[in-house]
Amino acid sequence: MASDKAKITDVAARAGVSIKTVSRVMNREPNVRADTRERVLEATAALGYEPNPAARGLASRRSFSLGLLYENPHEFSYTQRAFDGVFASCTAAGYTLLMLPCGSEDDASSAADSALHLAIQARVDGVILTAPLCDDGKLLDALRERDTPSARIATATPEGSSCTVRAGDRDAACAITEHLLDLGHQRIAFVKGDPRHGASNERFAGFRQGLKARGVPLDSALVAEGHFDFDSGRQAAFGLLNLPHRPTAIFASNDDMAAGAIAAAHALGLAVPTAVSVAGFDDSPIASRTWPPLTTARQPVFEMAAAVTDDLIAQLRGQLDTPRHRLFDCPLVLRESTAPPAAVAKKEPSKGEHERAERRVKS
Amino acid sequence: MASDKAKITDVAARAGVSIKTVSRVMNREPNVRADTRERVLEATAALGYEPNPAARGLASRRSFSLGLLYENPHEFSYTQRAFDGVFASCTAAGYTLLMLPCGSEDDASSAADSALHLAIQARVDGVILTAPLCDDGKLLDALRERDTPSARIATATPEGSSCTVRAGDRDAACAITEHLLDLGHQRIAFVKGDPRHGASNERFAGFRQGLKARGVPLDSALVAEGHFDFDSGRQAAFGLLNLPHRPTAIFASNDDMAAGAIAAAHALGLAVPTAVSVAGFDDSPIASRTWPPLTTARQPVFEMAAAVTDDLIAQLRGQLDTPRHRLFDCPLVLRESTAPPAAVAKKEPSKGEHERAERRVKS
DNA sequence: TAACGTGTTGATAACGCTGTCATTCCAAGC
DNA sequence: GCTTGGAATGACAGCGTTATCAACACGTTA
Repeated sequence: MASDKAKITDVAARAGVSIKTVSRVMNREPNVRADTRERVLEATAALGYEPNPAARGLASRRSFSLGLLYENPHEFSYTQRAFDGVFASCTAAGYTLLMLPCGSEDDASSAADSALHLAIQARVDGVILTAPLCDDGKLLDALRERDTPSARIATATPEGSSCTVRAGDRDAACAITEHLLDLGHQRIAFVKGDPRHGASNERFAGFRQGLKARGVPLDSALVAEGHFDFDSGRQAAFGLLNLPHRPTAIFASNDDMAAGAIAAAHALGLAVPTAVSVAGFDDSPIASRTWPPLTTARQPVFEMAAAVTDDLIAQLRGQLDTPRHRLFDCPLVLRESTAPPAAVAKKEPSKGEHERAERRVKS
Repeated sequence: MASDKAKITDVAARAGVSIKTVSRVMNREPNVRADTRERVLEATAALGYEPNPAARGLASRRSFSLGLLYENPHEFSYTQRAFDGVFASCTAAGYTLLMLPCGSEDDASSAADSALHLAIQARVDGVILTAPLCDDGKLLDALRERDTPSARIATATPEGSSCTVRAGDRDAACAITEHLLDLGHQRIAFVKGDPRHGASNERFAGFRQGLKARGVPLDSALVAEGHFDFDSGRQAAFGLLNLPHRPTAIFASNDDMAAGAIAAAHALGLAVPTAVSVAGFDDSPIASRTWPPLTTARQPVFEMAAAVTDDLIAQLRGQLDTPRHRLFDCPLVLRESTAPPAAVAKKEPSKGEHERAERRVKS
C-alpha cells in the first residue's frame, strides 16, 4: 500500500546514506563501495522502492523510453485491432500508450506479475486488460490493492469497479448454430475454446441454446476441446471427422481453429463445404484467407477497445461516477465455408438459405 | 531547432502573463478570459511549445499514460513479432516502449508526421522505424533535425548514422527460386511486393539471380505487381494462371500474397502443388495455416528487432561509437505447397477443368 | 457607500530525482 | 608522521511543470 510510495529519501534514511548514493546505486554508477551498495539494495527491497520515472526524466533530461514507429499493416490480427482501438482513444485524449505484454499461456501467472510490475514501475494512470488476463483474480486483486484503475476487454465478469466491454458471444454463437440448422445440418460438431477465456463458455452456451431452440439434442460425442489456436482446431477436427458417424458441420469457436478444421478436412480429402461445412468466430484476418473463406461472426474489436478506453479515461478524469459495462453485437458474416449438407444439397439450393439466414439476423 | 526547447516561462513571457495562466490554458482549465487564452495559444504556436511530460508528471503526480496489458497470442503477425523483439530488449535495458502507429499506405506521409509529432511530444530518447517508414526520406530528415537517434528494421539503405538491421532477402529469394528450378519448374512466375519496401527490390533481384544462375531466361509476362497483401496476391495469381501458357509455379514475394495465390488456384480448380506450386516469403503465421502449408523463407523478425533495439540503446548510452548494420539470414522452409511440375511428376491433369475455370473467371 | 461575491490572475512552494562540485576517507609513498 | 591522490560520499541547486492560496478587478446587493 504505502510501499509503492517510498521515495529516495526514505531509502537513504534507512540505509544511512545520502540520497545521492542511493541514486548512484539505482543507476549502477561506479565508485560505490560493495557493502554500501548492499545496504542500499537491502533498503530498496525492504521499502519496495521504485524510482519515479517522471522525476528521473525531469532531472536527467532523458525519458528512458523508446518509440516504435510503424505503419498499420493491411491485415490486423485480433490483438492488433485491439491495440489500434486503444491507441486511437489514447491519442485523442492526449494519453500515451505503453505496451505491457505477458508471456503466453504456459507461464501466464508469473508473466502477468511481471507485466503488472512494469505498469507500477512506469506509474501508468490506468491499465487496460485483454482476455484472458481480464478475468485473472490475482491480477485484479493486485490492481485493486495498488488503486490502479483498470478497464477490461472481453471479460466474463462485466461488473465491479472497472469499466468493461464484451461482445454478445452467446447470441452470435446461437445465430451461427441456427444458420447451420437452417441449412439442414443435424449433426453439428462444436470445438470449444480456451477455458480461461470467458468467451469460451458463452459461445458454447450459445451453441447449446441454438440447438435447443430447434429441438436438436446435444450430442456430447460431437463436442471437442480446443484452445483457440490453429493446431488445436486441426486436431479436434481430425478426431471429429474420423468418427464412425461423422458430423456434417463443424462450428469452431474461433476463426483460427476453424482454419485448422478446414486444413484437417482438406487433409482427409473432404471438400468444404460440400462434404463438411465449417464456421468460425471473430472475423479475424484469417477468416477471409482460408479456402473457402469462413462463415463467422464479426467481433468489432476496434470499436470495443476504443470505447472501453474512452470510459477508462473518463473515469480517470472523474467524469464517470459509475463504471460502465458495454455490450457489442457480433453480426453474422456469411461466406462460402457453409452450405447445405450433401444429403440435402440437391433439394434445397444454398442461396435461398443464405438469404433467409441473413434476413433473420438482421431483424 | 531551439523551438522544441521552449519552456512554459518563455511562453508566459511572450504572452505577457504568468506561467500559471499558461498552465491553465494548456490544461483547458476554466476561468481564463477568452482573449488571454488567445494570446497564450498564439505564443505557444509561435514558439512551438510542447509541455514537458516529465515535469507535468512530477508536479501533478499523474503520468498521462495507460498500460495495455496483454498475453502473447499463440500466433504472431509479422508486426507483432517485431514488437515483441523490440519490447524484450527495452525491458531488459530498463526502457519503456511507446507505440506510435501510422495510418496505412494511403496517407502514409501525413501519418508519419503525426507519429513523429507524438514521439517528439513524448520526448522519447530514440525511435525505431519499421519498413517502409525506415526508408522515408522526409521522416529521416525530420528526425535528424531533431537530433532524435533512430534504429531501422528491414531497411533498403543499411548506412548512415542510425543502426540498421535487414534480412538477406536477395539470397533467400534466390534460394527459393533455385528450389523451384531444382524441382523441374521452368515457367516460374513472380509476384512483386510493395515498391515502398526496400525488401521488394531485393527479393525480385534474388529471383532474377536464381534464374540467371541456372540459365533460365526471365519472362516478363510472368512477373506481376503486388502490394504484399492477400488480395493483390490473389489478383496477380488470377492473371498469371489465366495466361494462355500458364506458369507451373508462382513465387509470391511474401506469404500473404502467396496465400492469395493459393486461394486463386483453388478458385480456378487448380490443385496445389500438383497443378501449380506456390512459394512465399517471411514464414509468417499464415504460411503454416494455408492448405497446403507454404514453402517459404523464414525471416527472424524477433531476433532482428531485438538486436537493433540493443544497438540503439547501446548508442544512447554512448557504448557504440559507430552505428552498427546487421544482416540476418533467412533459412529456407520447405512445406507442401511446392512439388515437381505435372509434366515432370507424371503428366498434365485435366485440362478441361482448367478451361472451365478460365471461362468462369472471365464471366 | 460599504460589503460581498464571482471571475481572473499571479507569487511561490512543492514534486522526487540527477548533476555539479565540494568534502571526506584511506592506502601508498616519502 | 605527513603528504598525496584517487575512490567514496554528500550538500545543494536545479529540472519544468502543477497546486495552493492570496490578490485583484468588477459588478451586485444591502
